[in-house]
Amino acid sequence: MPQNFDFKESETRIYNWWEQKGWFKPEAAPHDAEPFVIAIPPPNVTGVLHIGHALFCSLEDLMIRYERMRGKAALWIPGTDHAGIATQLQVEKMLADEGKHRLDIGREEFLARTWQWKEEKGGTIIRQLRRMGASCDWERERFTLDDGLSTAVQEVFVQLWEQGLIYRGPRLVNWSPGLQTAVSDLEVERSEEEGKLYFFKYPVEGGEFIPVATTRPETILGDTAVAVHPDDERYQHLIGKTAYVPMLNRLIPVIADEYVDREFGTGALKITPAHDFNDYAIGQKHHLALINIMNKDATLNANAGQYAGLDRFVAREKLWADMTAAGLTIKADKYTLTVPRTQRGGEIVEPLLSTQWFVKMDAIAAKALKAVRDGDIKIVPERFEKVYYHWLENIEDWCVSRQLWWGHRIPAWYREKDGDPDGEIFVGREAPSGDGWRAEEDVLDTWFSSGLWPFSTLGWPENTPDLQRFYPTSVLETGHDILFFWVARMIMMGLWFTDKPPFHTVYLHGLIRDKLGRKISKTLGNVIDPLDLIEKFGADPLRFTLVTSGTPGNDVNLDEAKVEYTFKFINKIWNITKLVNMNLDGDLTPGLPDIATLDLPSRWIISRLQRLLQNVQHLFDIYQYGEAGNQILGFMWDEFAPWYLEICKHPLYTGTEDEKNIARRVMVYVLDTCLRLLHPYMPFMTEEAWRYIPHEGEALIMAQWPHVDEALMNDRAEAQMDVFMELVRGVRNSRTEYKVDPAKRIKAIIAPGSHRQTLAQYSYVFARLCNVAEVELLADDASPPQNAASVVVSDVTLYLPLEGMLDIAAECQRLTNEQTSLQDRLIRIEQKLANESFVSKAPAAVVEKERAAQAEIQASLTRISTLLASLCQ
RNA sequence: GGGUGCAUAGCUCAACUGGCAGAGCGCAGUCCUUACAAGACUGAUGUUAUAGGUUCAAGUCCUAUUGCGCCCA
Repeated sequence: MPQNFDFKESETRIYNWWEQKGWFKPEAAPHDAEPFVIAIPPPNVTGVLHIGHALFCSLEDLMIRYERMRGKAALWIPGTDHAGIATQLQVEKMLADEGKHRLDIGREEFLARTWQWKEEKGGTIIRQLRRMGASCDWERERFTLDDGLSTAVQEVFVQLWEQGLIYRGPRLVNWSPGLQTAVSDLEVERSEEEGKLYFFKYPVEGGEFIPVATTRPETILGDTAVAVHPDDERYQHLIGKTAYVPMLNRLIPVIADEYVDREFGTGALKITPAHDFNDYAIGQKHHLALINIMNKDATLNANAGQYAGLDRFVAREKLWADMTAAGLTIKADKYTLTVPRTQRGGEIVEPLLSTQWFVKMDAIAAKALKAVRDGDIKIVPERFEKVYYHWLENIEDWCVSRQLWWGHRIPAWYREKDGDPDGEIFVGREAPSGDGWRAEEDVLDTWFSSGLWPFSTLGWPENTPDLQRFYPTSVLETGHDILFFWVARMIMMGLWFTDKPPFHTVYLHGLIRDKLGRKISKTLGNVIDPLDLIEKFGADPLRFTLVTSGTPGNDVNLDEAKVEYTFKFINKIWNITKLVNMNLDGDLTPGLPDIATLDLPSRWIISRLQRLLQNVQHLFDIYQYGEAGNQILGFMWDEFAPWYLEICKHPLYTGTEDEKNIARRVMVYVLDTCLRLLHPYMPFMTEEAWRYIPHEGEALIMAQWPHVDEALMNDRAEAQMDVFMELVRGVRNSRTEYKVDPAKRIKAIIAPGSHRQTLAQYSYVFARLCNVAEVELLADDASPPQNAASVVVSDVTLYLPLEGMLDIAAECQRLTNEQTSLQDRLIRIEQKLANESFVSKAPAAVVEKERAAQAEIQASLTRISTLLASLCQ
C-alpha cells in the first residue's frame, strides 16, 4: 500500500472508472428502485468554477451518493444555463476589443459568435465539476438553449398566452440604459449612496411659490403634478391651483393625496408618473398625464425642451444651474439616498415607460403558496418559508421580455393594422400563415427557462420515460440568494404545468465568505479559488471542509487552515487503513464475529460505533451534514485510532490465532463502516482506501449505507472502558507532571476495587498506552505502597512508585485540588438529588445518571482521603 | 418602516429533541514509541452580548435591550 494517498494520481483514475462503469446513472440501481433526483442549479455556461459552485457541488453530490448507497436510483441531472445578460455582455466585450458593436454585425452574426463562444468556453465548468467528484449522469446533460428545452419554453409561453396569463403593454419598467433592456424587479439591487437632496421653488399661479425637494432634479421636466397632504395647513390654500414646471412653464395641478409624507423634505411632492414607480401609482389614481422625457439611452427627449439630447446627469446639472439663475432654487443638502442599480453591470436603472411582455402571477403564485403551506414542499431551514410566503403574497407581475439577442425568442408575431405596426399580435408554436407578419425581436428572461428546469430537463412537454420515472425530482439544493429568482419560479411553473410540486424539499445553503466573514470580492482580493485548493490538497478536503464548515441557510466562513486540517485527516484515515491492511493475513470472514467471543475493547468500539451511526443517521435525516461529518471525524481520530487500534496491537502482535482474527474482523468492520459513512463527503480517498481492506462488492460508491444495530450498544462495556481510559490519562498526566522520560517503562500497582477482573484481564492496555511495564494488582486487604504518585478513578486507585522523582508536597497539593473539585461536584449533585422536584420530574435516566455519578465521586473521595492520610500527614 | 438571522476560548466555528460548554488554528511543554512529525502525548484559556422570565434543569425556550448582517419596501 502506498505511503500516502496520492490524490493527483487517484482522482482522475477513480472518477473515470466510476463513470465508465455507469455508476453515475440511475440505471445502476435495480429497475424497481425508488428514484432520488436532483436537478443541478445550472451554472452559467461560459462561467468558471467558483467557491459557491464548489459548495453546491459538495452538498448535492453528498446527497446523491448517500441515496445511491441506500439503494435508490440516484439521478443528478447536470446542465448549464445560457445566462442571457451575462453571456451577451461577455461577447459584447469581446467584440468591443475588436472595435465592433453588436449592431455593426447584426443579430445573426452576433448569435453565431455567441454560440461559438459557448462551444469554446462551455465545457470548462462541466470539466471542473468532474474534478470536484460530481457523480452526475453526464449522458443526461442539458443546456437551456437545447432544442428540447427551447420547445418547453415555447410551449409554456404559448399556453400561458392561451390561458390569458400573458399580456403585452406599455408599463413603467426598470430600464438599463447601458444594457438597453428591461430588467425585472429582482434584477435591481438597491444601494445606499451619498447624494444630494435638492430644494427648489415651484411657481404657483398668483405669484406664490411652493417649495419642493427631490433627489433627481432632471425629472422635474416630466412632472405632471405637485402633491401635498390634504391636512397640511401650510399648503391647503394651494390645492387645486395651477403650478408652472420650472424652465418649461408647462401647467400642472397642485393636488392633495394622503400618500404625501408631511415630514419629508418640504412636505410637497413633485409627481413624475413616467419616471417613478410611486408617482406612477399616484398618477393612475389622479388620472395624471404620463410624460416620458427620456430616450432608451438615458438622454432626454423632445419633451425636455431645451434639455433634449443631454444625458440624464448632465441635464440634472444644467437644469439646476438654470433654475438657480432663475432664482428658483433654495438649497442642495447632502443626503443618503437609495440608488437602484442593475445586478449585472451595476449602472443606475431608470424607471421608464416601455412596451413589454408580462406574466400575470396571482393565480400561479397562489398554487405555489399553497404547496408550501400544505407541506407538499418543505424548505430547509424552515425560516425561509416565511420569506417565501412574504414574497409570493406581494408578488408583482413578471416582466419577461428582454431586449437582448442571446436567449429564447418570444414566439410572437405582429402585423400592421389600422396604421399601428403592432396592431395584430399572434402567439403560437409556429409562425402564422399569411403575409406581412413580423417576428418579435425580444427574448425571454433567462429565469423563464430556468423555472422549467426540473421538468424540461426530463423531456417535458413530451411524456418521456424519464419524465414518468424521475419527475417530480426529490431535493432542490441551492443558495438562499436565489430563492425568489429561481426556486419560487420553479415551484410556480412546476405546479402550473405538471400539477405536481417539482421537488419535495428545498435545501438552502448560505454564502461563502472569507475566514474573517467578509464577502468574497475581487476588489478585496480575498477570492478563494476552489481549483487552487484542489491542486494543493485534492478535491476531498475541499468537499469535506465546505460541508462541515456550516449549517443549512447560514453563511460559511471558509478558512484554508481547515482545508489543510481535513487534508491531514485524510492522511490519518490512510494511515489507519495502512495499519489495518498490514495486519491482515489471508482471507477474512466478513462481518462481525460472535459478540460473545469479543474482548472488552472490541465490545466498546462496536458500541461507540453504533452510537455514531445513530447520531449520523439522525443528523442526515434533518440535513445536518456538517455536524454528522464532524462526529465521524471525531470518532475516527479520537476513539478508533488512539484507543482501539492501539489496544488492538496487543492481540495482533501477541495474541492467539483466534484473538488475532477477532481483532482483524472488528478493525475491518469499524473501518469499513467509517469509510462508507465518509464516502459521500470524500469519495476519492474512501474509494481508494476501501480497495485495501477486505470487502464485498466492486466499489464503495455502490456499497450499502450502514445501519445502526442497537443490540450492539453496550453501556456496561463503555463504562468499563471509561475506567481504563481515565486511568491511562491519569498515568500519562502524572508522567508529564513528574517529567518521567517517555521512554522509561514504569510499574503500576493497582488497588482495583470493583474492577479487579477487567483490570486483570486487560492490564496490557497500560503497557500499550502509557508505557507501564508491569501491573500489580493488590489483594483487597493488602497495604498500599508508600511514597507513590496516584490516580483515582471511581473505586480504583493506581499507584506509580516513582522512587526519587516524587515530589510529596506537589502530589499532596494535586490530591487536595482534586479532592476539592470532586467535593464541589458532589455538593452540586447532592443538592440536585435532594431536590424533590428534580427527582420526581426529571426523566429517570437523568436521575439515574446523577446517582451513578454520585456513587463514583463518593468512591473516589474515599480513596483520595485515604491517600492524603497516608502520604501527607 | 416591515421581516429575518447572528452574537459562545485570542481567531474561525460546533453543541441534534433543554441534562457536567467542545473542535480546528494559534499558544506553552515533552517525544522521530515498528500506521501516521501531514504524527503522538500533556497543559493554559469561557459571567455562552446585556437585563428579566419559563423550567427540577437554559448556550439552547419566551420577552425586552444593545451591536452586526441580510431580505423586502
